Amino acid sequence: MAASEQKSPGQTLADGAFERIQNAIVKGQIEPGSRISEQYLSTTFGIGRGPLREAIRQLEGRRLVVRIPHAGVRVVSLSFNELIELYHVREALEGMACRLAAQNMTKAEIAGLREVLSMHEQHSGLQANESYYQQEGDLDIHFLIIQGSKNRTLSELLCGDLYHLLRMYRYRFSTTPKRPQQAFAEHHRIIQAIADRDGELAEMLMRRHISASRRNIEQRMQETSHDK
Amino acid sequence: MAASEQKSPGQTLADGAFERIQNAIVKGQIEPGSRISEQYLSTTFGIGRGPLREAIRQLEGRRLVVRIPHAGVRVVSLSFNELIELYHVREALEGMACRLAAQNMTKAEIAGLREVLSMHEQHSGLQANESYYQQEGDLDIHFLIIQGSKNRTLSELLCGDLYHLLRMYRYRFSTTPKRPQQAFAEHHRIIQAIADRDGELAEMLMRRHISASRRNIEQRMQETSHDK
DNA sequence: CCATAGTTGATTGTTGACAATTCAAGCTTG
DNA sequence: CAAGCTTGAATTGTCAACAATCAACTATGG
Repeated sequence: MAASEQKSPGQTLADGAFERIQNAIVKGQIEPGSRISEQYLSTTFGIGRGPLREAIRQLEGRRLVVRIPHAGVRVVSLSFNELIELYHVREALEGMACRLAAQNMTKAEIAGLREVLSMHEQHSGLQANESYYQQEGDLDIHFLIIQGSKNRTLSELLCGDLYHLLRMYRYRFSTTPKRPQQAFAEHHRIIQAIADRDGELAEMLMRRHISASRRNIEQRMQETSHDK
Repeated sequence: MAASEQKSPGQTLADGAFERIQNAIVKGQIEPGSRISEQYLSTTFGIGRGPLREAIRQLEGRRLVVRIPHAGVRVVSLSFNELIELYHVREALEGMACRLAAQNMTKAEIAGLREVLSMHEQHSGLQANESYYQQEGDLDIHFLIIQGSKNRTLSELLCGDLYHLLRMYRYRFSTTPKRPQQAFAEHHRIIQAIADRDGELAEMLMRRHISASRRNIEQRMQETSHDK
């Protein structure tokens, strides 16, 4: 297995282009709001315009790019308003996921959840405010809970669509400020509620967790106040 | 304005094809799970394969069709499990929408909501169990509330993506059995909560409303029990 | 008679050239 | 000098032919 032969393990050129462009977008390698011409992509990736156009259409279906009929496509750029809106959606969806997880996770999965949490706790002890790692850890826990809901529709929506948009922002104003312990405590309580099979409480705690995260951003926003 | 010149008011052939195929899918004109060949679509709509492939890719991005790389595309077919999953998602999302609507709807919009409700109440008085009309009316009210949330991300997700999938099922085993008054009462209470600006209650009532609808389907399902 | 291998047929994926539309610069004109 | 129009270049949209892949069918050997 030659590891790094570009990154199109898919099967068709259009599929490969789709994945590559999606990656470039969510990782911030392409500036949000910037125009991407077919010719640029064609020369960059070295594939014809046909498959490229198909990949772009697929990205459009996923709302990662916006196309204006004869004027080209632009990478979607979320206003802060839309970012806040996304957090409301996340709050509702992950709350539900958490409730279902409390019902449906196996004991083994819950144990795994606890393991990941304590592992991150160790790391946090060592690196204190190193919020970068914490960021990933946060995602890990959320992903595990979402998967634990056993609701494929829900987890595909959350992990497949919404988180791509969120990741765009994570890479932009990198990571939240410095509230690591607080998130840990919240995660701990959420997991406890899941272990107790208390779906109602688990949902409520998860919603507060995300809601707090949202308010944190809102506040941080009006501090720095780049109103644009 | 010549009204009915087919139905591609869009701007490009691929866009028109996208809309037409989407409509055909959600209205059940194309059997769920059936294969759709490019050639068939090409001859049916009278456009080349290029735009068609782009439209298909867009539908794939929206999860309305499933493509297997060299074997063709199939219209997505929801198992009953997935239908139930969808209702859970809807419960979470519309609950949130309802909460936000209680915060953000204007008095005029709330008045409009009441008007639509009473209008449907009249119709119901005349046609009793005519659940067909009621079905549409139900959608109307839900749409108005979702729009009232003033959360564009949320309403696009709900109206644009989720409801397309639900509509597929609405057309299949057409309409729920015969619980018209009950839904009216629930709608009435929900609107009252919104008028009172009680977001928490409004969310709770909406969640129960959808949850009841879900249980109704679940029960109706195991009655008829076509297990497949 | 069954299983396997080869071949044929059809469908999808890709490429390149051509047509239509938009945007911007330059020119003409009041 | 400013405003409007025209023209031109670049980009996007569309089409038609070509290549590659997969599935079914047939024939052949055990």
